[in-house]
Amino acid sequence: MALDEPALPDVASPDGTASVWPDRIRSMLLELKLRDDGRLPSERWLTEQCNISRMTVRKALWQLEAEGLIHRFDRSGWFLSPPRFRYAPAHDVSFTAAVKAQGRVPGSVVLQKEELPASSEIAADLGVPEEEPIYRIRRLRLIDARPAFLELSHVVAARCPGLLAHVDEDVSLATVYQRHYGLVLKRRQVAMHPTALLNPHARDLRLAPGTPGLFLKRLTHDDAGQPVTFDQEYWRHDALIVEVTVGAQA
Amino acid sequence: MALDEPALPDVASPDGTASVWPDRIRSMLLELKLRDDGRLPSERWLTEQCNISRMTVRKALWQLEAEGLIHRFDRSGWFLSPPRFRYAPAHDVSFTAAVKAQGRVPGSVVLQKEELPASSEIAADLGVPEEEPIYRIRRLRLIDARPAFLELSHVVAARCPGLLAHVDEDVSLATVYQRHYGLVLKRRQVAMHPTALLNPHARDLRLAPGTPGLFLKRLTHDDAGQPVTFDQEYWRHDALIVEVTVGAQA
DNA sequence: AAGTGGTCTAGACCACCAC
DNA sequence: TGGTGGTCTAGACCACTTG
Repeated sequence: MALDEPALPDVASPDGTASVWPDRIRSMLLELKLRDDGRLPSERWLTEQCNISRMTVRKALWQLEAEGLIHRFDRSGWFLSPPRFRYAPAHDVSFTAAVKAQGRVPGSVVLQKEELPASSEIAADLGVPEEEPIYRIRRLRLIDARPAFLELSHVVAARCPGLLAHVDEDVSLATVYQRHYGLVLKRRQVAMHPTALLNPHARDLRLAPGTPGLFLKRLTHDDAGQPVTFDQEYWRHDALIVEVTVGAQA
Repeated sequence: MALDEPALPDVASPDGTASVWPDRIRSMLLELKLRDDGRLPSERWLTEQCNISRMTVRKALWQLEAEGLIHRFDRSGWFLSPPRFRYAPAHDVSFTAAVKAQGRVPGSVVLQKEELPASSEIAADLGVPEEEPIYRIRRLRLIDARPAFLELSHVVAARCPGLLAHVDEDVSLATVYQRHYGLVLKRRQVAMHPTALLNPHARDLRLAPGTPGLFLKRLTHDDAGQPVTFDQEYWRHDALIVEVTVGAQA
């Protein structure tokens, strides 16, 4: 696509005064032969090719980022985005297993693990008394080596004493619950909403602060209906499709 | 909060090189006495108060918009955002009823209604033969007079012949299904993902093209398990919290 | 009619990343 | 170390909204 052309769009904007450049750059990217890692040409290169200013390029890239077509590692560069992971948070009890089932490679990095008394908010969400001993585990979760979301788990310590000793890189908590404590997990409640990802979460996900994201929280209990864990997840907005199937809980 | 100060932030940025202005402006807004309609002061006023350039103000406002704190009507101005609507798409069968149940005022504007044969995609999603007669209804849905999402419904015509005659402003489709056709609806499958809202949807929602949104699609059947409608919804990202409860389907 | 947000320019400096 | 993206400036013009 030749874009050595005038700075002003030479076709009428299809929608009133809206900018044409996101569409133009989207077309360029799809026609361009990108490197294997999907890295885009630099913003300054696009600036020159399209004969527009850098802010205009960046605004267009932000829109393509919001669409989910491209993403960036903060201060590192822009890349074409991989397909979204199909996530059934009310059903899937193991992220690790669900990722593998879709032919992709899950990863986990433990950022923090500690025991502490439940705050009033967490106690209320879990349905346990305030000050109840809780294990708090903060993990970065990856799909094909790309950070996908940040998970903050609050586990009722009484249900799985000594859990923290089992928590390590690339260990599936669901497996630990089952093998070491005989717990069969079931989801109870999930709530989520789109929001911006701010620091410190953005930093851990290698995102620019303010990037769109999806915040999800979830209560999990065992097959006797007793609460086990209350999790908060901060997802990249472009990493997932959330699926909910009513009735058929396979 | 006095901000007649140097252009450069006078406190260290709490996180490396990230901008301080979103936090600054967030504080200002919460301390300011805003008009009853929640309208923010103009971008140029913020520019002068903070002694920064307009692009810096706008970038900060975009982040607060992504957080869900403020929103705008395209080309009209910035406003504080109302609370999110709690939405249970796998459970609620009537948007109208759910909004009222939360003490708010639902609205519907019919943008288009027509009968047409099912495309292959829609037929596959609905589980009916290609070319099957379909009613397609395009509605803008409002909460307290604010556009919340755009709904594109594909209804199997054979299940409710003459439906279009009943479709009108502020009519609940769920009620029509029940009263006129004796259909008791149940959700079957829901899938959603964050994405950008582009034209023409953005225009109908009075959003700037590229604003973050949530795309949701959903299959609904009757109590005999027969497909009735396949809906696609384009939500403002800041209008909802999605809730999923497993087990208790009241 | 005045003021608003939307778009865009043509530069600048910085910290950090990749080669 | 050269090039990258992140931040920011100080303007401009336009179409539309608001009072």
